[in-house]
Amino acid sequence: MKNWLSEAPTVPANCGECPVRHLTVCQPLKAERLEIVQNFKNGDRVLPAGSQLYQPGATCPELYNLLDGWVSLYRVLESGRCQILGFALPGSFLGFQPDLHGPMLHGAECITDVAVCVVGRRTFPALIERPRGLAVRLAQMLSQDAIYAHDNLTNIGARQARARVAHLLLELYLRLNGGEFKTANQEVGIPLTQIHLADALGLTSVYISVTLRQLREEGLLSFRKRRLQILDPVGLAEVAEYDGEPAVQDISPLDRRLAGG
Amino acid sequence: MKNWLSEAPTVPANCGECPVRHLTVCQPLKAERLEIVQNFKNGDRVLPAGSQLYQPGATCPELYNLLDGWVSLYRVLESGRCQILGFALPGSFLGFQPDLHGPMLHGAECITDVAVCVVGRRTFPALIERPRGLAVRLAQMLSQDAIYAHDNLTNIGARQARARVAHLLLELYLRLNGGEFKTANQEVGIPLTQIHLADALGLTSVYISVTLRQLREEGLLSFRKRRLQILDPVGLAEVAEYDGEPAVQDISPLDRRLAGG
DNA sequence: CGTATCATTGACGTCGGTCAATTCGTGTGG
DNA sequence: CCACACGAATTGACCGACGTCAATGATACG
Repeated sequence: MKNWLSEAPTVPANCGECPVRHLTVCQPLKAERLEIVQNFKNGDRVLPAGSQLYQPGATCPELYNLLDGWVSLYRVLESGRCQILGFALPGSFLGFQPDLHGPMLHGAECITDVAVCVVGRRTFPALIERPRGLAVRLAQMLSQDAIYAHDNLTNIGARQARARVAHLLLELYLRLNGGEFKTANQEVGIPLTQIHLADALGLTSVYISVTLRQLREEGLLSFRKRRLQILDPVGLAEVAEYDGEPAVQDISPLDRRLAGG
Repeated sequence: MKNWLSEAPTVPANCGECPVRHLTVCQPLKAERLEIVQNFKNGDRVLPAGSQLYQPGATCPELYNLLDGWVSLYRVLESGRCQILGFALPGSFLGFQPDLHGPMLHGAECITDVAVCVVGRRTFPALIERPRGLAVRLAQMLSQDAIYAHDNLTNIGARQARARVAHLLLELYLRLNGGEFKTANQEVGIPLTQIHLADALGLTSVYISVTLRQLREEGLLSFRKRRLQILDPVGLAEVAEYDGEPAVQDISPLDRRLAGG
């Protein structure tokens, strides 16, 4: 697993040059206050595809802003089965957990070559209390993480395989495009193998294969050679049981049971 | 669905009397600073079992500290299928999301009679920036929410039905007992129907029924009439593929694939 | 005592897993 | 430039876990 359709990731000279600042936890900081976090930084780091940012069960002395590349967050059961919890894209803040200095509850593996901005764990509490708005921004991002997890949970728990695959690819497409469809049939690069999809969706890679073939034969999407093409957005959203903005529920789960739905 | 083995929930006279203060978002506040949040409070509220704290897709003008009772967080697909995202216990902070004033991305239904402490959404940003440590505590709790979601995700995505049921009940038992086993065969009240379990685990209620019978016949646990009894903690943890503290992984998901595991 | 909900059980069907063989694609070394 | 190696993807045969449907029982509340 090598480079991802691009040269090696590069790192910014300083926080002012950070290419993903508006996506990161630093977002609320005005330019002149950036040097506060700059002083807390332990520099940047580049990791090759396939390497581990941190491992489940081990302690990790740092926290990371993902600057470039894709990272998978995962857990492994004793049975050997691997569950991918989600995919982190540039701007993600990685490694925070309630017990800040305890062993990591999940692992982080670089899917592509990756660049991260490093912050020491020991100094982090001092940093987070300093600039106004930083802690709230962190809360906002963690809340978004929980929502992504809820999306995945709903996807795995409540949808059939076809819908799961369709939904995940649609969601990734939208995340990469800022939530909108660009030109029709536009291709977008997604550096995942069918094994990644399987581990993320609670399926096997062979069933991913047949499902992708079905979706392709139905003219909904094409995902080959790590390039995704949405051929029929409307049809795909239907198959995916996608609810962009959930409609107001005038009927509760309890009532639905009572109604005999 | 009525009362939960106890009289109606009561609310504290003031924050100093709050029975779950050490579990809530207010935890870091010293007693003398509690009046800051007290002044932001919109009072308390009691809701009957079966009612909705807020509904998916609707706006909600408040945030809630859960003081007493059980709440289920859920989503509903157009297909009608309901996915329970998790169960909130006293101390949980409910309703926060990245778009603070946007429509709720999930619903919250009272499983039992419930008491909540209410905070207005409009005034919340001012509150959260005020007392030192409050925003960080919020981040900590949201991070814990993400971890619970990851637990459920792993449970649904990577375990068989038997293990899923065992794992969920074991986890609830431990949450209620502060993470430890008390006296052997102790009973604990869990106000969930088999339908709740099914919606939380991505299974059907009839399969929950047969699975519970199996687990009972194997002498692992008993869950009848909303009372759970752990009969064989060790055996149950085994069936549940439970990893309390995950072991350090000396082998990455990538390596495992390469090793042909 | 009547009714609504929850729980249980059995027969049957299917979605998705397992196993195994083959092909494809890409990077490596001669 | 070609041969090789190795992981990723594809395909088919078979099977089992779990869902669906339907009927019956057990509880609790009015």
